[in-house]
Formats: sequence, structure tokens, C-alpha cells
Amino acid sequence: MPELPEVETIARDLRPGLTGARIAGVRVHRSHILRQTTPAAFARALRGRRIALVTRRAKHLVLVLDDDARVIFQLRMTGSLYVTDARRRDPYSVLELDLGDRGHLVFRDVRRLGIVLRLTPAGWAAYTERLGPEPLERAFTAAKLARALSGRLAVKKAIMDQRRLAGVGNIYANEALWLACIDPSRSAAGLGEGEIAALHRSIVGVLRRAVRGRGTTIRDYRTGTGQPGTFQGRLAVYGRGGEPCLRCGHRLALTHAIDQRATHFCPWCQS
DNA sequence: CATGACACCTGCTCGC
DNA sequence: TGCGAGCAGGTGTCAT
Repeated sequence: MPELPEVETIARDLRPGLTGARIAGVRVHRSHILRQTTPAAFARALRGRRIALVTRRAKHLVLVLDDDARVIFQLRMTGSLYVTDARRRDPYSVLELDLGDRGHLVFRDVRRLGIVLRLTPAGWAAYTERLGPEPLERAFTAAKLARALSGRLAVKKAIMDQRRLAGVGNIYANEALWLACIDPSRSAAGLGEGEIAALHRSIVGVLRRAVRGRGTTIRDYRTGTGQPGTFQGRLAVYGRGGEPCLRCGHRLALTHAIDQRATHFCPWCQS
């Protein structure tokens, strides 16, 4: 569920409480969230380490530990993270880090699609290299976006492909394409220079505004402080199929023709 | 290498 | 009210 703005919000919320905290214990409630390691080995590697940095890459939350290992949380569809000192166990908790007097970091995941990884510096280098550029960094220019837009696949698929561009998921892909007046099914390589520039502005703009709004809560997403985001109230197309386009008044369309995912768009002004 | 189908999971909503 | 079908913000794997 969470895309870049949601994970960025969680990272910002958790940063003050987690930075400098010592991991006193690790509880893995659902071992399937680990890949290629056992709960015991994972716990052993983390116990006693201090959290040096709380950051984000693409849609993934990253804890940098004091031994330079990184712990990656992939929230996927329904994952969330929060710190609590409550004794009561969250029924959907899949993993918890005991941070002593700083409380417990809880990874909650109803659908249990999320995963947690521990990466060495070399593992991290390979991991981050597979991901595309960060759209909110200064270095992300229209020229960088142009490089992501090769091939005959639909432009919506291209901007959601994490190897081409990091952090954009279904909601913000729909929003950005509407803002840029581009038909989501257009071929990625077929966009003109002006269209690429408009799409670049739209992606950066909508992600920035969504971060400012602390993310979009449709259903499960919660910020790092457990609250819903506010950006759902400012979506122009996502979830509005059948309603009038805010720009031209024509009826918005909903299709699942692109990669079986809900695509909301205005057939009139996105052509 | 690009592409599409499918798997991974649970819960909610809708139509009958 | 009950029940099955369809749908959901993501990502990795496998066959073609």
C-alpha cells in the first residue's frame, strides 16, 4: 500500500524515537517475513546493535545500524510501522524490535505480504543499484525521467517499474498522468519532450504535496504515529471513476487493462 | 531482455 | 443473514 510519500512520512515520524536506540531483543511472530535466514540468526545479528539512521529508499524503510548493516522493511500492501510501549500484542504484528526504554517497534501487516531483510554493505549496494532514481532528489531531472521511458510498454507501467523510477505506485501514477494530461496507456517511448517535462513536473509535484499531506489513507495506511494521512481528500482521479473530471467535467473512466491494476483517467483531457 | 501470468495473504464490500 | 466473487496501495518468480 504505501508508496513513497507514505513511507517517507513513516520514516520522519519514527526518526526521533528510533535514532540512537539500542536493539535489546527481536521477536519474529511470522517467520515467513524473513528471506534466506532464520529468526534465530536474524535476531542474533541485530541484538545489541544501535540504530544509527532511519531513512527510506523507494517504498522501503531502512534502518542503518552501527555495524553498517541495514534492516529493510518492505511494507508492500498493508504493512505499517509504529512504536509503542503497550504490553498488549497487536494481533497483526509480524515482527517486533525491543528498544528497551524507547519502547517496541512493531511491524504490523494484515495481509502478511511484507518482508524484512538484513543487508551487509555489499548486499545493500546491490539492492539499491537495482532501484531507479529517487524522484524527490535534486538529481532527478526530466532527462533522468526520459531515460526511464524507453520501450513500448504503457507509460503508466514504466513509471511504476521500480527499476526505472523509485517510489511511484498505483495511486500517484494515476494522479501524475492526469496532472500531465497523458493517457496512461500511451507507449512510454512515444512521449514528446514537452510531455516528458510535464510528467516530470507532475510526478515531483504530486509526491511533494502528498508528503506534505502525510500520505494517502484509502484503507490500511497509517503514519508512524498511527494516524491516517490527509492526501486522500486531494486525489484528482484515483478512486473517482464515474465522477466528473475536475478539469473538464467529463466522466472519469476506470479500467484494469494496464497490468490488471486499477487505472483511473479522463478519456477527454488525457489523450 | 521484455512481457505477461501468477503467486503470495487477509479482509472488506457488493450482489444475489 | 449468509455466501461466494471480486477487489485492494506491492513485488518476486517463472514461462514464453
